[in-house]
Amino acid sequence: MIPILAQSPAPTSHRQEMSTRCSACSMHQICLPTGLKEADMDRLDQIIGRRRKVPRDTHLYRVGDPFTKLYAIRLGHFKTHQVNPNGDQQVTGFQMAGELLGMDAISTERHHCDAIALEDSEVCEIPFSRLEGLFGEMPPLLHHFHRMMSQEITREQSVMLLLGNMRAEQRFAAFLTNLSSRYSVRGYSSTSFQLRMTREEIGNYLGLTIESISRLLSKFKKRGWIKVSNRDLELLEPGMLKAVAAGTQTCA
Amino acid sequence: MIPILAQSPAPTSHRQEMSTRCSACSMHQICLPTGLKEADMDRLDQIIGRRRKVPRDTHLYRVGDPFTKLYAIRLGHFKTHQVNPNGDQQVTGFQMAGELLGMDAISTERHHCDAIALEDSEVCEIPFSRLEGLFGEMPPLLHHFHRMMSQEITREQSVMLLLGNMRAEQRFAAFLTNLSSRYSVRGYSSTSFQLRMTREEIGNYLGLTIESISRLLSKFKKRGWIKVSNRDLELLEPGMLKAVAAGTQTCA
DNA sequence: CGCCTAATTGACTCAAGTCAAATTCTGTGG
DNA sequence: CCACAGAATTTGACTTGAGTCAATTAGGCG
Repeated sequence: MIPILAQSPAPTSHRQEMSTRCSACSMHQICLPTGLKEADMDRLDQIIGRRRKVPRDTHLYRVGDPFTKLYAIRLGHFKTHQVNPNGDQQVTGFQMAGELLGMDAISTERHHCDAIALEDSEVCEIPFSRLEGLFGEMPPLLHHFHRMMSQEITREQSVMLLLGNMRAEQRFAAFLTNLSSRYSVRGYSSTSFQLRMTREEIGNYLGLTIESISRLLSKFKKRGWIKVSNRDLELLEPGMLKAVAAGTQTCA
Repeated sequence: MIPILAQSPAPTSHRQEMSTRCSACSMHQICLPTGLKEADMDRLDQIIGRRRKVPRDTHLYRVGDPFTKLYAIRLGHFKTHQVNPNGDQQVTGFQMAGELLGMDAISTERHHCDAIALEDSEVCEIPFSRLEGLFGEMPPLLHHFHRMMSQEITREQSVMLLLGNMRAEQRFAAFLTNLSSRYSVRGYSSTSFQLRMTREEIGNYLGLTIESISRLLSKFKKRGWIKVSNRDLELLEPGMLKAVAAGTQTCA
């Protein structure tokens, strides 16, 4: 299953095919530190176990699964959700290409949430102990990893702000604005994209019901701020949405 | 300001006084990895800049401050809160001795929240770049650090679950239960402790108003589950509180 | 003792939830 | 290509849990 997992480095000529090398990945600017040396890139390629396809609606991992690997999303979208003892669940995030999954499992060596592909996706499996092994010799890689964990902490804090303080309309505007900027960073349109998740998943993430999401979509549409057709979304007034998210504008 | 910051290791006889060494700190079991060698402990002591006292109601850092250090709480309690552009704030956590503050600032090298002492407190300042320098040579320390960051991610995810899914009564029960278990880990009573924060801060953290917190306290008191007198709290029925938090029990 | 802030309690309101029904999509098989 | 079943979404009518506003009460401290 695992291709070239050289304990001793494989000769250059035998290394993995172009399409699966970090240096050839369109996401390496987000996923990896800038200015990593060619040789270091190769060493990284060597510890990456394999590229795994994850079909739509399939689990990448589940609560309680033992943790051994992190996953870098090469392609596609995921959601993560927590399940409480009582059985009800909370979507804790939507992840897209270039983002890292599984960091919450490091502390207990068990996954704390389920990760599910929202569409046919592909991830790189990164055995964590081997990655930690590299850190000692590649400080920029370590620093980048810390930045990614830190970023996840920051992201979650802003969700806490959203869930704890904002009204429905603000939450949803913040959600759209957030997606917009993430697509923009990835070189996609910031004003026109597809929602990869159902209304129900959005609602769950934002602490609202599916009906509320539906009503908000209608309201924003009526105001002329967005154009919606099923999962296709166009932001006609991104500035307004930002203002609503910031709380400096309402839509009454 | 900075005491012994030996570039070359200081001779053993000159090292910091006992009371400020990691090995002598009552929190080192929580703060540091278990089984760190004596020599490694010494090297750690040498990079710790100083122990700083933080008087009650005083900022340890503010949003936007440049990030250079992490802070390990030696003594006391803190709260962190986010402030959104509009000015309203969300308490994102209450931290106690042995916990680490500032990890959210690594990604941008600026703090993303305010950290404020809830009582007269004391922290160890840990220059982050020096800490990263040690990681290469002390893998267990690195691993422990990753566990602490990961734990913070997990903690925030459960707050998301709380804010997104739970009713007021569940949230508050979960909050009390959480404090209880954290005191327990630190060797304090799990059923009798002081609330170091105001009702208002609790409410803000839980996405509720001060009035709701007050009503919940009264309700739990009437049920005979707790005893309250100002900030002093006693959990008479921790099992009930856990059940309410889990959603398997209501208090109607 | 008296001032100021924190907390409690009650009465009323409202934003978002619940329930229900209608409509639109999606995918599958004939 | 069309019909149809099941799922997802939208919309409306009504309910409710928690918020708001206001008035007390209790504590902390100079």
